Amino acid sequence: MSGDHGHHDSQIDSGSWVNDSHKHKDKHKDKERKHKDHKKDKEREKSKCSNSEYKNLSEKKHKDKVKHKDGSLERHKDKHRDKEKRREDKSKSSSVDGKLKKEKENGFARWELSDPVTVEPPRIKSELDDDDFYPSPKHEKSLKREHDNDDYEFKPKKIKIENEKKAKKRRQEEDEEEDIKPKKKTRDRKGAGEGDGKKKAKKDPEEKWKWWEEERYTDGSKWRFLEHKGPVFAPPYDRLPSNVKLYYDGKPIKLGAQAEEVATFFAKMLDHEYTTKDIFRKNFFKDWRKEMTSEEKSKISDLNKCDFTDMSEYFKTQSEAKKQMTKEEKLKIKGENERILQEYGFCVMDNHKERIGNFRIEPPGLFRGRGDHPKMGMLKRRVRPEDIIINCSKDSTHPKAPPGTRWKEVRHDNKVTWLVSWTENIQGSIKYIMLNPSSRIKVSSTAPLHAPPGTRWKEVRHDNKVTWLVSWTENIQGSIKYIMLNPSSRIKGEKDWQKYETARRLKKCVDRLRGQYRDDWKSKEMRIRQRAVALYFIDKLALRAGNEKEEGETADTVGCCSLRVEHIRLYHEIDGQEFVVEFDFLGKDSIRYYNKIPVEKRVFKNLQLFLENKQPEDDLFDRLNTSILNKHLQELMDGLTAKVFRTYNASITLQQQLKELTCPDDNIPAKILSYNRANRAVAILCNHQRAPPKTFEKSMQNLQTKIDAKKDQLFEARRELKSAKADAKVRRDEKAKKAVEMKKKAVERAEEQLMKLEVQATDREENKQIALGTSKLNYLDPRISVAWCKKWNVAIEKIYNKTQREKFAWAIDMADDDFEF
DNA sequence: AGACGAACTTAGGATGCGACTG
DNA sequence: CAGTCGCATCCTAAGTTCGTCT
Repeated sequence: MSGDHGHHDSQIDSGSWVNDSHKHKDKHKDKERKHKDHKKDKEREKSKCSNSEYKNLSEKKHKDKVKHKDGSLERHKDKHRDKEKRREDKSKSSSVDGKLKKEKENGFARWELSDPVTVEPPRIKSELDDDDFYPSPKHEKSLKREHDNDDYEFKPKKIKIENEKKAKKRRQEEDEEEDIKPKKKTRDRKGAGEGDGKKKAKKDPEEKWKWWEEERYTDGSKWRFLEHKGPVFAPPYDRLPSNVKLYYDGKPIKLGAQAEEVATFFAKMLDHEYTTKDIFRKNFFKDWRKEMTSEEKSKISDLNKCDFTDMSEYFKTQSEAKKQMTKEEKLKIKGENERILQEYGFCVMDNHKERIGNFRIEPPGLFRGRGDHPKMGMLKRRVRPEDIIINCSKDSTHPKAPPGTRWKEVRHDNKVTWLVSWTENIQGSIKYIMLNPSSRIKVSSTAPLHAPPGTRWKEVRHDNKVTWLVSWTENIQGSIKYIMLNPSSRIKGEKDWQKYETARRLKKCVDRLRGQYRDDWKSKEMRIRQRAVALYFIDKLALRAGNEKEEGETADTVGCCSLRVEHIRLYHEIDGQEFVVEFDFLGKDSIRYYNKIPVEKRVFKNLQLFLENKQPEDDLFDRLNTSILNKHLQELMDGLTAKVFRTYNASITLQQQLKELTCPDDNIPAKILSYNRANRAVAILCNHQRAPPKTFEKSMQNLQTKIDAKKDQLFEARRELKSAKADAKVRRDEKAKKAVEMKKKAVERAEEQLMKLEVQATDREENKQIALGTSKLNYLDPRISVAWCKKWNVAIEKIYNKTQREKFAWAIDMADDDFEF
């Protein structure tokens, strides 16, 4: 049986693929099974140190990275739709009524304004009735997509005490779900003295907020309070100096501001091979002409006669000059950036200041799609305030300073409770406006949010069912772009955690599902067979779902459900293997997927059937699409979709590979190499490739030089040790003994350093065309890595850099060394 | 049931920047 | 102290999924 499974070793180990009798879709039953199911994983402790397993993985699946082959099929270019028109004016969506209030505030008292000072009141939420606001339990029940446990309920602090019992129950269940693991020590450890870790105020402002110890919203809302400063716009266009010109047919032309700006976009890309491509040039020229005055238009009719080199040179000089700037100048720019970050880079969401992910609006420029993109070269328009939709809570509107005046300062300090302060002139003491102690509401920071002078937003809405702060519609594809929070934020973290919990639930029923789709290979119905074979590919090869795409609008790429006949080849026998399928197609980002794998006979026969009477450009799975597939998966397990398989298989493979590759006796660098190899196995599975770094060869050489030098040094050190020993034999005094010790240490040090370098070289070589980052960031349950680090005493910093540690703070805090995915 | 739109995750490449080196 | 190198961060395109509308 195991021979059938190509490179995907993890699956062999994590359970049989053979049918088991569980066919029912009842999730309650599922729960009962929970305990038994994954104990078996435990016993596979081995001290086997060979890397053969890893090698298997990487060798069997060799791929090339080739972006977009040419000659894509014309049939994909007929439909053209006017999307933009339809999208226009859809934005009048209902705003969620915002009798908003705060809760979950880690113990801050809820206050109300103490006296109605005549100063324009800052946004303080008025009295509200909680009953309206918090969803009733029934309501909550009906919501899906919560974290994995069924009756998770959010309750505001205030009524929390009454619900303590429920919460306890919930927690118990959570732990049960995680079964084999002992109670979460981490939580207890940290929570000690904090009484559930929830009620106490954050006395120490440095202490990081542990959102994962709090309860989640279950009413579908994403936040109660949201305030931010809006986006940072791209700097306005700066005209070229008058001596820098475009040359047309050898003659200089001074362009108007609009056409000039677009011309500079092209000039800046002149060195890029993009600008030599026909489609790029055609698209660019068409859009450029739209920006020209009629006079310019009549003069400039052939892009080939345009000479941008003068402009291009100018920009090169500019960037050179920028590099040559003095330290002070650079420091000044850095300071300014920091100021902007502090002002716009954070928002307040539910009483916590959180980092925003991308607070800058994308600047205008020429669109560069990936692969053979039909729209490459088109002008990406400048985004104006009138294009922007702001999302925030109703009660977050800013206090504007009276006309013609401004506040001394607007501060965003959510560590203090005052709203307004000033220094009085008698004692020079600071006066405050604060909240009324009886208030149940606490107000967070104030932030003026207005469109730049003379402009206005397209819309301001208050929708707490979504997580974005700012959105606009982009003009190339007509799609919506968003400003959202940073991965370290609660809102992203919770979702991430939930994703892995869903994958862990899949782990528990994956055997049943595999059994089912194997059965379905025999189905009388074509659509069922197709579904089952597609699912098999998604599971075994970690393919993406593969939605249909609008033809001619984007590069021609496919995923599982959208595979075409031309993307696979069948071999009855090849390279001594039977029933081999060869995949060759462009996937997401036009990254080539190439793989040759043996499949089971039944799959092979099915594929032959699917191919009958079809043209190369026909769909392989003509009775299937992602919607059908996902609907089916949803019936098999709550929350299951095609992409959960990728997450599951990635994470289980990491766990598996770590077990196999980690040698207890290895030193730290060798352990890290093992980790990277396990990570690499996943990256190979998920087909995460990268272009070999331009400096790869050189950097390998440098490393080799270092290794050689270290070898010499070691040789020398050994020689010295020898002579010191000899010397000690003769002299037999303390000093000589000490010298021997010293030399011994030196040898050891050199040995270790050499080893480290060699390991580094191996690692880098193996990593030439493989990108580890994507899987690490998006597919591998961080708790697996954290547990591994704890188990083998490897510092977490060796595995995750600062940003990653921020993103995975939840996992680092909660996972113990015995965590099992 | 299929088209469409919105929201959110996943992705590789470009750019920035700090540490190291010569 | 300039130049190099490698990693971190930024950027934004390209996916998936889900809900709504027809």
